[in-house]
Amino acid sequence: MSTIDTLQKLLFDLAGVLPADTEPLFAMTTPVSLETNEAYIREGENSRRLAFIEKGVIRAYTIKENGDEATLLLRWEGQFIASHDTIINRQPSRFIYRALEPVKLLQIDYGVLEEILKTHPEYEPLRNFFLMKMLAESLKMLESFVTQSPEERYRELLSERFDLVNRVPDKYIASMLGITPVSLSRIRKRMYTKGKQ
Amino acid sequence: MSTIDTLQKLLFDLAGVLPADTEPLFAMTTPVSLETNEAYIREGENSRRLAFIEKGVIRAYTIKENGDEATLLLRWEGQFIASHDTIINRQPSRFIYRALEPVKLLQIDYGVLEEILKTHPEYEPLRNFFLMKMLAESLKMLESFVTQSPEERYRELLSERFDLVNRVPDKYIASMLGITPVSLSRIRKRMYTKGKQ
DNA sequence: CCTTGAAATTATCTTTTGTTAACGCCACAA
DNA sequence: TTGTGGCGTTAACAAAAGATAATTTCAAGG
Repeated sequence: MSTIDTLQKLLFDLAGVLPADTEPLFAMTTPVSLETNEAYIREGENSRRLAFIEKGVIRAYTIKENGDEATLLLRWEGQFIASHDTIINRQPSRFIYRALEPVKLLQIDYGVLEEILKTHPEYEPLRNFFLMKMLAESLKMLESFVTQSPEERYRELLSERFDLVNRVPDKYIASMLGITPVSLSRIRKRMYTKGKQ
Repeated sequence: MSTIDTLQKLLFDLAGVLPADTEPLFAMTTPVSLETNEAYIREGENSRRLAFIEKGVIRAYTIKENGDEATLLLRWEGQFIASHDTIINRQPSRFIYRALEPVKLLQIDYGVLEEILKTHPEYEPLRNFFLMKMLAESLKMLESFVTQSPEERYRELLSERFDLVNRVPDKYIASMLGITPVSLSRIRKRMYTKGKQ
């Protein structure tokens, strides 16, 4: 199933919009391909990009004051990715979005989407869907930080997203868990030697 | 300015809706008062409550497997509070929402709001506003967990929300920072003795 | 005024993480 | 084949956090 098919089905399920009636929306979307390690959005950029990931993994990260990188989140196929600083706060992006693998996206500018929604309110449920999905995911990650230890967060990530953990270098996983790569390595050792898996 | 005035102004600023045209919306809202320590939403509850806080502080927390509480977030006047498990995921709330002070809310059921939005799409920007605001806040907290140490998160909380820190018992602040009350006490001591404030 | 209980601090000890550096592994290119 | 550089692991030590318990503080109720 193509990306547009997927999104058309989503729009039909959410709002009963027939695929034939989605032309005004998809006419304004652009397919984008990224090579491994290519930046999708750079720090300081003002583009208000919203995209649906067809294939590949994207990492959103920021550069800390001391120069180290901190990974905020990873997104992969079937998910939306959005430059939240520019879309929500209308400020230059403090984050960098970079492909960890070859990536295929279907992209729309958020400003353009807003214009379309003015004349086509029947697409509105799609916006709410992606906002709610991102909110749910953010709150889930936040919950894991206040309820779980780094080791528990890693175990959960392994059980829920084993495929992802195996596709992404450990140092980015560690950073997303809020710890250093050294510490993640120790956690792995504890898990696999003490057999408490 | 009353709560309804505040929200009417917000709706006008966001969408140009005149206060006189907001009656269908506010007719479905209910003022709610909570005493100190009163639960607004209990664990397992299915009500899809969305509220604007006029006065007071509400704490959202969950009970961990070991019986300890973990505070996910605090909300105070001028913010929205929502039972996110029930609204987004349509599952019984895993969180408890409890007043830390006497609280005044203006409440609407999310299902009712959705019905109103079907016939009054002009209110739609209000829903987007609260979703985006909650998303921005969640991402900001998430960012602090991957970029900052507990001490740095506490310092930032002090500088940005000093009033809040002084209104809320330390143990809840600690839990929201992802650490124990003992550890927060040590952080405070480090800060005020080593003078590195 | 005294009692009570919850919250915060302090102390002690254990565990985990951070920091820095060294080492081995491996893909990739010269 | 031989570097080369990035990544993960390991080591050694310092710093911070967790667990538990004792102590202090303080506000509320009797």
